[in-house]
Amino acid sequence: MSLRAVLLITLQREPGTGYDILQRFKAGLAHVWQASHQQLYRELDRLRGDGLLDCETVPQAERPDRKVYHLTVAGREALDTWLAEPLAASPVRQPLFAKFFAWEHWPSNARRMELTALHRQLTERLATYAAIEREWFADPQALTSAERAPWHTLRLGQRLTETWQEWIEEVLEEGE
Amino acid sequence: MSLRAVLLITLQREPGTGYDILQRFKAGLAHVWQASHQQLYRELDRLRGDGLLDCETVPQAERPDRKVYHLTVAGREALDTWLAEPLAASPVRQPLFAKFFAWEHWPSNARRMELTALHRQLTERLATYAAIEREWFADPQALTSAERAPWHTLRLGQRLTETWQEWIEEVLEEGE
DNA sequence: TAGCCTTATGCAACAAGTTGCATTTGGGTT
DNA sequence: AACCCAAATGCAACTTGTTGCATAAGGCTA
Repeated sequence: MSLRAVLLITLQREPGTGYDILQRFKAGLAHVWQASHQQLYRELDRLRGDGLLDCETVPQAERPDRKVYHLTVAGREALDTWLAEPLAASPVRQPLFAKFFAWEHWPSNARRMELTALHRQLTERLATYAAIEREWFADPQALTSAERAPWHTLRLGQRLTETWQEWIEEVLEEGE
Repeated sequence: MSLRAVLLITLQREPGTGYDILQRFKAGLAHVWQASHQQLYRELDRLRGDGLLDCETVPQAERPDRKVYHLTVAGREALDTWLAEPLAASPVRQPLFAKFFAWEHWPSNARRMELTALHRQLTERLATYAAIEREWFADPQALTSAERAPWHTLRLGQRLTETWQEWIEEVLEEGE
């Protein structure tokens, strides 16, 4: 399961709480991973149960305690193992494509609305990418290769999004 | 849940058994949906329980009976409802991207192997797309718009795959 | 002052997807 | 003769992800 590995990576970069990780997912990691807080808290607890993480409880005045997680040696080893072996191919699931196979039953106004709404969402996504790029990768050549690596993922995200948008435009133009 | 809708669409196009659908998924629908036979059989049974499908059991000499499913009126209505409402955005999960965030712990030979293997898989995928295109969409302009619609999904699949490949090449060139 | 947002965590129930195993017969391979 | 593959279906147990709800305090807004 990749969520575990993603948690190990984010905590290896910097220890933090479930809430912290959720914020990172929402901000700079939005094109990498998304998960609900329930999933995070449950999985962090399991990782601790399996000895891959450990946590220190930091009491706070008038607020719930913060549980700051960090990797154990076993966690670090598990991460290395995961990195060394190639990922399994993820199954294809494209519900939007399925609609194209029911073209004659898909009302054309619903179609137009759905595609334009998606196009708009993709534009917002590109704006988010641009903001992240400005903030973190203003001058990629000035960074070390490890620092620059995440920038590659951002660039692919951008290009895939653009490819989607161009396709939507073509489909909309063809109309019917 | 989209699997239900995908089943309704495929059976609306032509009634069939779980096994039939599995073959369709493996062949022309591979870039749209993938599911295991267990998932299909269970879901078909549930759809029948919910009154969206009905089936005729066709006994076969010396083989398990074939259960040929087809849509009921309720199934047709459920499909129309699903088509009319826009899809929810699917959560982002890119485990490969996560590895880029652990660049310094990702052994460079493992990295090269993983990326080249992925590139090869994408080449195979493109070959599959080309084969489907030759067989079904030799002359897209000669088809009705409903017949041509699935061709769009194939074209986006191709372009996304090409975008991925170009990106992999760039990352590999940049090297360590 | 009533209601929502943020911080911070969690349980319980459910839905979706995976993995392992099982059946039955004919055909092809080693 | 022994083994695997294809056709065709299914159960059981498990993992992963979603949804709904709950707590608790302070700050902001209508």
